Amino acid sequence: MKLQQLRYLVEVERRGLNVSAAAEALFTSQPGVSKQIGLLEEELGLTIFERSGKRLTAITAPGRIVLAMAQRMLVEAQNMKRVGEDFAAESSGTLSIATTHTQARYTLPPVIQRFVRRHPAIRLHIQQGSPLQVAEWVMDGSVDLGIATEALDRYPDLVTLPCFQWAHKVVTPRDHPLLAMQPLTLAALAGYPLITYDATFTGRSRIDRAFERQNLRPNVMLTAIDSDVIKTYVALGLGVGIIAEMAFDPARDEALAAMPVSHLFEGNTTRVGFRRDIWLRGYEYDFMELLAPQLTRRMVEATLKGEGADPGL
Amino acid sequence: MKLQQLRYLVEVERRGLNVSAAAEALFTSQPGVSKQIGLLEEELGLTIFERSGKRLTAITAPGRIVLAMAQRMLVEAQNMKRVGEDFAAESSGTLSIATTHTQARYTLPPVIQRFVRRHPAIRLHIQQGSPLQVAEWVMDGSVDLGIATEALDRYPDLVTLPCFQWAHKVVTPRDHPLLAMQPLTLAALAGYPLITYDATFTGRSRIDRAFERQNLRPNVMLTAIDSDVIKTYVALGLGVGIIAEMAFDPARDEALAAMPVSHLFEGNTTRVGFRRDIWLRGYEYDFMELLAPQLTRRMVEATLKGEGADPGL
DNA sequence: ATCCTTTACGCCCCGCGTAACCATC
DNA sequence: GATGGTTACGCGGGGCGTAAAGGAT
Repeated sequence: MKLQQLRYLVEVERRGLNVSAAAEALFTSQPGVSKQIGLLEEELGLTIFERSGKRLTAITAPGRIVLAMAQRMLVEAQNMKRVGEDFAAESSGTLSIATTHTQARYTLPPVIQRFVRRHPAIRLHIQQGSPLQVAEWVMDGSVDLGIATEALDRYPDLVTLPCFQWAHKVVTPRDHPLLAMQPLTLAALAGYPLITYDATFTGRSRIDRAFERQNLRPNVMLTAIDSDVIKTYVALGLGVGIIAEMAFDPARDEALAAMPVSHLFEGNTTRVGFRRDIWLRGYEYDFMELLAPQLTRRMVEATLKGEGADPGL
Repeated sequence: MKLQQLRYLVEVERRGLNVSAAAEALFTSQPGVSKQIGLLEEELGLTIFERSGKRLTAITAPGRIVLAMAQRMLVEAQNMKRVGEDFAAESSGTLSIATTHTQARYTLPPVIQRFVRRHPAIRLHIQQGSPLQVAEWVMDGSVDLGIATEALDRYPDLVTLPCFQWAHKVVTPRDHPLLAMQPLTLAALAGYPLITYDATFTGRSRIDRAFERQNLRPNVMLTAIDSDVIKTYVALGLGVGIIAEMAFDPARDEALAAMPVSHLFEGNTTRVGFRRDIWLRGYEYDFMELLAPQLTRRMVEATLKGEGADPGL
C-alpha cells in the first residue's frame, strides 16, 4: 500500500469515478492511476469500485470504508507536512482563508495588515464565496480557515469558534424620511423597497426572521452578496439598505446616513471554522488571535481538546 | 513521504532509538533505515531525533508530534488491510488473543471450539501473560483482543466490554475441617495457609481487599498464576486454595472439595478489550459474541460510536 | 463513433543491500 | 576496541509514461 495509491483513490472518487479527470488533476497519466488502483484493490483483496465492463459505476460497501480511511490517512500526512513547516521555519507557508465579501472587505483588511507585518513570508490566499461555499471549501481541505456568519456551525466535522458579534444597520440617502423616525420600526421599514444581502449571506437569515415574526412582507427589491453594491444602489435612491454595521464608514460613505437597528434584528456572530482533524500551524493560531483577541492559542487548543469527540465513520 | 519511512520511524522509537535493532526487527538493512529517516526529516524540514555525533539520543518536540501522527497512519493502514481480509474472504486471517491462564484454560476452550467450527480457516493465536502484559500487548498492537479480569479498564485508549461475572471458590482436600463450617468466614480462612493467585492476577485484588477490610492478615503461603498449580498444591495438603469458580471441575478435581465464597469476596468481571482505533474484523465480532452472548455486533458497534471520544494528541 | 478504461511495454528513478568509513562509549 | 550510524555505490523492482486495444454508451 502506497500513499500515492490512496491519493489516486480519493481523487477518483472526488471526480465522480472518472479516472481520466483524476489523473489530470494529479498531473499524471491515466493508465498509471488505473493501474495503481487496481493494485491497491488486489493488495486489499477487495473491489473498491463497481465496474460495468470497463467503466467505474459505483463504490462498493467496503470501498466506502477504505475511502474514508484513505482520506483520514491523507489528512494526517498533510498534517505531518504542516508540522514541518510550522516548526522548521515559521517563515514560509501559505495561509488560505475562505470568507464572504463583507468580511473580506471590512473585517479582514486590518487583520491581514497586522498579520502580514508579523509574518512577511507567509503567502496569503483569500477565497471569496457564499457561506455554504466557505464551509464546503473548509471541509474538502481547499482552504485552512473559513470565516462566515452563517452556515459554518452546521458542519459537525468543523470546529467553529465565535470571533465577534455585530448588528445590522439601515442605510439611506441623507435626506430620507426614515431618518426622522424615532425609533425606527420594522413596519416602517417594510413600507420602503429594501436592498440587502443575498438569501444565504451575512446575517440575512436574521433579517428575514425579524420580519416574519411580525408577519410583515418586506419588499426586498434587490439583493447582493456585496455591501458595496447595496450601498451604491441605496445612494442612487433605489431603496433602503440593510447592511452589516462594519460595512458602513461615515467618512467614505458620506452620501449615506446610517441608523442603528439592533433593536429590530437579532445580533449576529461571525465565526471562524476549520476541520477538526487538521494541524493548525503557529501562524494560523496567530491569525485567529489577530482576528479575535479572545482566540488565544491556549483557548483554541483547549476547545479542540474539549470537543475531542470524533464522530468517525 | 512513504509509509515505509513511517514504519522505520516508529520502529526506531520502539527500539529505544536504536536504528540497528529496528532494521533487524523489520528484516531490512540498517543503512536503509537510517537513510529513509534522514530523507523523511529532510522532506518535513525538521529533525525528529536529536543526535550526539552519530548516535540518536532523544526525540525532539516536533518529532514527538510526527511520531504520534505516524503511528495513527500506520494503524489506519493496518485497518485498511483488515477491511480487506474482512470483506474479501471472511475465511482467511488471524485472530490473536492475549489472556491470562485462567481464561485460556477454563473459559476459552469451549468458545474457541465453537469459533473454530464456524471459522475453520482463521488461524488462532493465544498469548498468555499477566493482565498488565495483556493490556500492553493490546495497546501496542501485537494482539487484537485482550481478555482479563484486571487492569484492562485502566487504559483509556482501550475499549473494554464486560463479558461475564464470576466468583471465587475455596478448594480444600476432601477431608478438610473447613468443610464442616457453615457459613465459612474470612477469619476461619485466615487461620489456614492459603494458596492463591499471584499479586496481579485473576481477581487477586478482590481477595486482598476482603481480608484488609476485616483487618485480617491471611497467611498466603504460595501464589501462582495458574489455577492448576494451585489445585495441585491444595491436593498435596499444603493449604487452602482460593481460585476462580470456573477453574473447579468436580469431575476432574475429585481429590478436592469446593465451597462457594461469594459472600466473602466481591464479584469479578472479566472483560474483553481492544484498541479503540483498530478495525474489528467480522470474525472478531463473532468471537466476542461467542465469548459473551450479550456482546452482539450491534451492541459493540453502538458502544464504539458512543465512546467516540478520541483523546488524540 | 466516441469516450474511457485496461493491457502492454520500456525507461528510469529509487529503495535496498553490501561495503567501507567514522563517531561515541 | 566495540557498538552503532552515516556515506558510497551498484543492482533490481516498480512506478510512470507512451502506445494500442477493448468495452460502453
